[in-house]
Amino acid sequence: MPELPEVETIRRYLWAELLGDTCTNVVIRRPDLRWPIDVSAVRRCIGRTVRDIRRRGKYLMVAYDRGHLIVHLGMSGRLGVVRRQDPPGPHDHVEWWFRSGKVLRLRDPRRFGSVFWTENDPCTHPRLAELGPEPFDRRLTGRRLYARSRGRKTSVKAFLMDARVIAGLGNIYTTEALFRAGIRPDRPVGDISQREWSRILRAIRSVLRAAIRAGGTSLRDYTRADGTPGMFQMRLSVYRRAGLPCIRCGTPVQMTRIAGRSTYFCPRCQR
DNA sequence: AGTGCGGCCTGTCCGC
DNA sequence: TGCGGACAGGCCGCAC
Repeated sequence: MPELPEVETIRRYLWAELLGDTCTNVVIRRPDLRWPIDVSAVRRCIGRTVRDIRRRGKYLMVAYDRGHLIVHLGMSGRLGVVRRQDPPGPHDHVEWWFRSGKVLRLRDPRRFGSVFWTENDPCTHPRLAELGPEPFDRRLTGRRLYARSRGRKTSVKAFLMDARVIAGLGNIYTTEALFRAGIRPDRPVGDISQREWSRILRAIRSVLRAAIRAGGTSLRDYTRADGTPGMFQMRLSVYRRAGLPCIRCGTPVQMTRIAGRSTYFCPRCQR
């Protein structure tokens, strides 16, 4: 579900809510997520104080005095701050209780999410170590993407959704960025010029910035951590708009399938 | 090595 | 109203 803007929205909310608070208990109702939760490791949060909340790609990292909690929300995961007396639902798998009385609750119907604990640098965790640069990393340039894609045959959409190339992009924002850039999602990456890569990178950054400002995209599962929906779904240009007129030229938006994912584009604006 | 696909899960929606 | 099938913000591991 959540891509970078949704995770970033949750990160900012949790930062405001939990910084300086001390974990008093961890309740794990179902450890069988995408990767089985190491219960005794994750319980080491207890007695420690939240010092920072960071994000890497789609991973959230809660930095305690010593040690980091790493959370990935998969497709359907949600993190919310609730009160202890709010009864848990059938998909509320993990809770972190805090001295303030607040409870951080992980809900994930499909259980594609994951929870880890590490006392090392969280970015060296095996699940994070191979991640590519953050989209806003200054070292990431059109020239780098151009160089990285030489000799490759895959589509530009599949390439951008590969987290080893850029971290944090999923189906919605890759689709939207390629519309903004005017590039067909099925273009082979090897054929894309350096100038076009610069355009694609600018489009990625502008769509992510706008989505973060809007608090993310709420289509079905996702809401912000306080339960309010994001607003970016109102500004989607092509995503899930098959058959509807392109907002720029009126041509019907087309739907296709790339790398197993629904992909939308305007056959006239995107070349 | 790069690429595509199946699978992991549950919920929802659509057509019959 | 019930039922089967397709689909859903992700990502891993396996074949070719």
